[in-house]
Parts: sequence; C-alpha cells; structure tokens
Amino acid sequence: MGIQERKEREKERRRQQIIVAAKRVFSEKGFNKATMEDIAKEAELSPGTLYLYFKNKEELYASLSLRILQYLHIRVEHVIKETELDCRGKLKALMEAMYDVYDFDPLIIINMFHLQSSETLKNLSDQLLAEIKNLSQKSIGAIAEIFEEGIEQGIFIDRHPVALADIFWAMFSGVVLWEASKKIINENKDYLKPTLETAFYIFESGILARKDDA
Amino acid sequence: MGIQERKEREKERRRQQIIVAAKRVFSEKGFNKATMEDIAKEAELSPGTLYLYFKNKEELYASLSLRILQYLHIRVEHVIKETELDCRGKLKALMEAMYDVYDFDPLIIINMFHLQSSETLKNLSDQLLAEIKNLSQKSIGAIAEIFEEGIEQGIFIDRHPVALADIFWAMFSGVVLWEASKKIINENKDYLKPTLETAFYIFESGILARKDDA
Amino acid sequence: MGIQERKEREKERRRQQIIVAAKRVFSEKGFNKATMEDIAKEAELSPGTLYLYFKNKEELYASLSLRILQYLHIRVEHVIKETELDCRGKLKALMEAMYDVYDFDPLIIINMFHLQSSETLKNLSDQLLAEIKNLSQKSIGAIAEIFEEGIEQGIFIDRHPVALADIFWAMFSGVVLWEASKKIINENKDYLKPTLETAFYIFESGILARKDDA
Amino acid sequence: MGIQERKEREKERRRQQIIVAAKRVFSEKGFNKATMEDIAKEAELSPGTLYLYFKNKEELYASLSLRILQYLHIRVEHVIKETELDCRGKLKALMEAMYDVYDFDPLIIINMFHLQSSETLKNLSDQLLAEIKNLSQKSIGAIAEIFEEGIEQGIFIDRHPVALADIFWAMFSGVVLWEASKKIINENKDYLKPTLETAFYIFESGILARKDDA
DNA sequence: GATGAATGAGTATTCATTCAT
DNA sequence: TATGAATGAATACTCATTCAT
Repeated sequence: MGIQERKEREKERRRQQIIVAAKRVFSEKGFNKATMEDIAKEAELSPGTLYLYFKNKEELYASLSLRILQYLHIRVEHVIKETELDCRGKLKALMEAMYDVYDFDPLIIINMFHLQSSETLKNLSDQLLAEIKNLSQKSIGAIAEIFEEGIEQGIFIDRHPVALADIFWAMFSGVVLWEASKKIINENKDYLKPTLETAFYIFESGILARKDDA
Repeated sequence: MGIQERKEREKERRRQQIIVAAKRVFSEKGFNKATMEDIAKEAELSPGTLYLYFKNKEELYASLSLRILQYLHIRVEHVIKETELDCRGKLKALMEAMYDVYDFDPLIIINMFHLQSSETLKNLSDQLLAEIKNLSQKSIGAIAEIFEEGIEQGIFIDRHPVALADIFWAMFSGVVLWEASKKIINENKDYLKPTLETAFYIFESGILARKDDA
Repeated sequence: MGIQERKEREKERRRQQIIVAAKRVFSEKGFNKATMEDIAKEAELSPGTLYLYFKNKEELYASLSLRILQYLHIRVEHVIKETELDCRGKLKALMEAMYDVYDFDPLIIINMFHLQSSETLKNLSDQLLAEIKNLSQKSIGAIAEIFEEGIEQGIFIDRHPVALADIFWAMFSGVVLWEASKKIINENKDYLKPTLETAFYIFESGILARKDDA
Repeated sequence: MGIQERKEREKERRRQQIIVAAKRVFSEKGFNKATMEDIAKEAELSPGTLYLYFKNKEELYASLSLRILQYLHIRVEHVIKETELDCRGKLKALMEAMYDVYDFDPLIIINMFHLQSSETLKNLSDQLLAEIKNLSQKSIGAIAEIFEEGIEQGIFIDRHPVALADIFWAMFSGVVLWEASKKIINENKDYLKPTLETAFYIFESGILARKDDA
C-alpha cells in the first residue's frame, strides 16, 4: 500500500516536472517552434519519457491550460466561501484571481486560446477533454452563484446568472488578452492592472440594479 | 500608364483571390493543418504562384487578419461620420459591426488571435506589421473619439478615452471569442447575439455618467 | 498532346529509376534495415521525391514484386502463344522463365514472400493490391490453359487444370525459395539449376497420364 | 543437484511460456508490428524478463522456428522407425506431419520464411544458428534415408537421395506457403488438404521407377 | 531472478519553399 | 508571369534494450 502510494506520488511529481519544463519552452517558443526534444532537455529527461506521461505534444500542451483552469477553479471556490464578502467584494476578488494568473505568465493566456481551436481539440484524449469541460463549467457555475446571490439581494440587475458569469469571464479574458497582445506588439509597459480595474469599475457599474432603471 | 495601372489592378485581384481561398482553408483546417498546396488548389493556382504574392505562409495568414481589420476600420470610420447618431447610438453601431465580422466567420476570430503569438509576429515583413499596427491604432483612435465626445457631453464617465476604447474593444472581442469557443467545444446553439447585447447593455450602463455617482 | 505524353513518359521513367534503386537497396539490406534515405541516395533523388511516386515504403516495396509478376506474366503469355511447342515443351519453357527471374536476383524471391504477410497487405493502396491480384490470377489462368490442353490431349492426368497450375507454381516457387535459403545460410554454391531440373522431371513424370494408371 | 535440476526445469518452463506468448503475438501482428511489450503482456511477464531468456527480439523469433523444426524432426524420426511402413507409406506419413504443423498455425509458415532473410540471420547467436542448421540437416538426412531405401528397393527412380529429400521438402513447403498466401489475399476457404494430397500424388508418381522409363 | 521506468537512437513522412522551364 | 516537380530540413513518435531497485 505504502509502495503503491509512493509510486503514485512519484509519478505525479514527474508529470509536474514535465509540465513545468513544457510551460517554459512553450512560453518562449510557442507551440509550433517548441520541439519535444527542447522540452525533454529542459526537463532533463529523454524524449521517450515524455510519452510515458503524455499521449502526444498536443495533450502535453493542453495539460498546461488544464493546470491554469485548476488554479482558477481553486481561487473561485475560495472566493465563494468567503462569507465576509458581499457580492461586489466577491466579484472584485475574482478579478484579482484572474489578474494573478495572467500576471504569473502573460503569454500563457495567448497560448491557452490556441487550445480552443478545433484542430487541437480533436487530438486530445476524452479524459482530458472531459476534465477541461468539467472544470470550465464548475468555475462558471461558481461565478454564477455570486451573481445569483447579488440578484436575489437586489444588488445586481435581474439577468440570467449564468449569462452574467459568462460575460464576466469573457470580458476580463478579453481585456487580459488584449493587453497581453499590445504588450507583445509594442513591447509596451504593462497597463494590465489599471486597465483591468477600470474594466471592473465599468462592469460593476453596469450590473448594479438602480432605481432609475425601473 | 493605363497598362501599368491595369497590371496593378490585376495583381490586386489575384491577391484577393488568394486571400479568399486562404480564408476558406484556414477556417476549415486551422493554421497548422492547412497546407500551401490546399490553398493553391482552392485558389486554382499553383503553389509557386502564392509566393509571387505573399512572402510566406505566415504573411499570407496575417493578411487575412489585416483584411478584417480593414473591414472593421471602414465600419468604424463610417460610424464616426454618422452625425445623426449620438454617442450611445454610435457605440451600438460599433457593436453591430463587430458582430457582423464574427457572424461572417466565427472561426476567423480564433485564428486571428493566433496571429498575436510572438512566434508568428517575427516572420512578418516590416511593412505588413506596420500596416497592422497602424490600422489597429486608427480604429482604436476612432473609437476613442466617440468616448471623447461622450465624455465632453457629460454622457459618459470621465475616464481616459483611449483606455475606454481599449476596454470596449477587448471586452467585446472577449465575448465573441468565448462564445465561439463554447460553440466549438459543446457544439451548442449560437448565443452570440443575445450575449453580445447583454454585454453591451452592461458596458453601456457602466460608462454612463450619473448624478448619483457624484 | 505531345507534351502531355512526354510528361507521362518522364514520370514513368522516374518511377522505374526509383524502383531500380529500391531493388538494389532492399536486396542488400532487407525491408527493415533499408531506409528511405538510402533509397533516395541510390536513386540520386531527395527523400521527398520518393513520396511523389509511391505512397509509402511498403507500397514502394510491393511495387518491386509487382514488377516481377509483370515480367513473369509476359513470359507466361509468350509461352502460351508458342504454337510449335506441345504441352510438355511449354511446361519446360515456363520453368525456364521462373528460373530466369530468380537467377536475376535470388534475394528478391525471399523478399517477395514478405509481401504476403498480412501486416504488409493492409498498407497497400487498393489499386496496387488489385493489380497484384489480377496479375497473379491471369498468370495462373494462363498456366492452367497449358494443363487443360494437355489433359484434353490425354497427355496429362485428368485433374482440375487450375489445381495443377497452382501446384506447379507453388512447387517451383518452393524449390527456388528453399535453394535460395540454403545458399544464404550455408553460403553454398548454387545448385538451383540442377535441382529445378530434377524437380521438373519429377513433376512432369507425375502428371503424365499412363496406361498402367488406368 | 536436485535444486540445480529443478531450477533448470523451471527456467525451461519460462522459456516455453514466453515462446507460446510470442507465437500468439507474432502470428497475429507479424514480426515488425509485434512489440516486445505485447509479448511480455501476453506472457504475463515484464519486458525486462524476456531478455533474461532471449538475447533479443530476433532470437526470440527464431526460437519459434526452431520449435517447429524440433517438432518436425521428432515426427520425421518417428516415421523413419515405423518398420511396418514401406517407403511410399513413409512419404505419405511425412506429408501428414507437414500438414499437421501448418494446420496448427497457417501463419507461422509465412513468418518462418521471414527468418531466412539475411538481415535476420546476422543477429542470431551462433548457438541458435548452429541448432537450426543441425536440425534442418538431420531432418533432411532422415528424409533422404527414406528415398535411399526406396531407390535401393527399385521403387524410386535412381537420383541422389539428398536431392530428392530437398525437393520433397521444398515442394511441399511451397504448396503450403502458396495456399496460405491465397487464403490471406482472397480470404478463401482452405484448400490446403486436397491440394497437398494432389501434390503428393503427383510427386509420388513422378519418383516411382517404372519399366517404361527404361 | 524479476521488474518496469527510463532511455535515446533511429526514421518515415511532411510540407514550406525554390527554380528551371 | 505562372508552373509544379523537386527539394531537404525538420521532428514527432516508437520501441528494443538496459539497469537500478
């Protein structure tokens, strides 16, 4: 039993070792220009070993995105449970979470959208695809809860909570993505934080239920 | 001269012929899986000919995005000149323009973000890159004008117009992208239109300058 | 028309050029150890070019066998038409044809049997497979005609001609194969010719219709 | 000693266990497509263990053929000792033995010829190669004895017994191989038995010494 | 002996790009 | 200009084999 468990943990450690190396290489070179050999070298493993842990290059790549989704999901769940915060505070905390992810690695968000292209999706194992779907849905669901609460309390406008959650998610992804793009093209300084905050202000103002709307 | 001009026009016609073919093929297969031969066949030309009009595959690909930017730019300029519309009407018209582009080809938006990845950017000719930057900036600038007008008239909140334009642009791109992704993953019905409209409502409400904000 | 035809001929010339090179390399190294690059070098072409003419390695390999079948088929047809020969003379001439093929390249017969393995067959194009089947059947059919004639004339025993043709084909293939094997294992001198002749004597004696069989 | 012996027997048991598994896998997938891991799984052992009993994949493969040769050799020896049978009866019994082998596994005969290719032979250990040669020669020698006996008794034609034995061996291998091939290509019903019997009739008739040959 | 995780050499195949016609 | 045959560099992936445990 102990042995079984230790092996399992060792295996997971290897997966992480590879994922970390892959993140570095993919971030630097992008999906196409990064070779499996590059990643193997970065992970100080042989190319063959990569295939013991990941079906193929695309699945390794997708696993990066999954990891981000997992992180986001944890943050979202955490925010939900913060009973001290009201809906507006929770929204703000969510935004912080998104900022944290992208601050951690601005390129990863661009790469993550690569994942969505249908050409990629077809090569993923059903299991991985299911995990991604599941995690996305659970995160959106959790965010929707916040809106639901806000709507019930008459703080937010009365729209479908899932739709609001989708829009929240999409808008802030969009802002992050756009700012990341600008940064790459112009090699600008980084305006993500103030821009995100302004976007949040606009969004929040837009969803507040006001008497004069009646 | 007449001959010179006719040749020039003929050349432009070919470019368009190729771009149209490329759009079809890239949309169907994505950047990686689409081959130059596929595109040549679709355009009823030989592979070699493509290289008479485009430096390489990436540049051909980027030209697609440029074309969309051009279209958007025309629409934006048009909206600006609509003197009958107030700022709120203009914003709404802008949103319609964005919807039109993505409705025309939902996949192209995902592919367009591919463009942003730094791996791609490095292979573009300076001229093309300059054109893309220029067009982006002009479009954003034009949108900023609308906000400027709105701020001056006390209709919109008093924030920096370019920042507002960026956020507008990014948010709606984000929504379109997210809806497109959902459509691909879940093969859902298409909720883009109502989602976009809700997003617009939220955004618009958020930027309205209200007395009770004072 | 002339151009079309010249191109066609040029293309066929290239195929032959590749086949000749492939024969040399496969004979020397066997299927597995021969690489496409080896063959390309031998043919003084680039690896990519091989794939313009052959779907893959296995199909190139199979084309070798097809070429032998074609040669055999021509010889068989020729023998059939030799009106001066009686059935026994024709059989003898057939045997000579088989000998000629294998004398030309003793290894090719071993390689040819490689073709039969089901693992190989699955990777061939339908067209090639059809050609192989067709040629085998036509050759066997032609041989069967000889037996038919012999049976009608009361020279050969009265068995089904196709069965006799099959057995003829198989027996002499077997002898050739066995002698080739012995040659490889023991690096013996070559006893194929006398052995084949003895085998032929035995076979021929065995199928002669005799009074004392009655 | 007892322990030593038991170990020896245990070791032999393992070898057989592996060979049986290998036979199944090679028959199903052919030499190239069968992996050592496939075989290890089939044998319920780990890949590493296979290498404790066989030098490499090719040697494991060759061991299969050796096993068949051993079986055939036993049958041949047995036939030789059947004093009740005359030469013609013995020949018939031999043919039955060959049929038995191939009936047991029609694919193995095709695979067995794979062995002969020079690329394979070079990777075998001297010991294994010696065993194969030895067994082949002893079997052929034993068959030759039958012919010798027949020639002495004036039953068979007066040719060199080893040559006759070779031809016998080769012809029937050829028939078996050809029938197996036809079965694979056309997925025909199995005509091996009647074809073999006809072949035998022809062969036997051909080697009988007759007065009218004088 | 047995394991099975790790290795890493080896290669078929693809496809953007070129250039002789 | 247009062609399209030829190129050949580039690489994902496999699997026989090893060796630390």
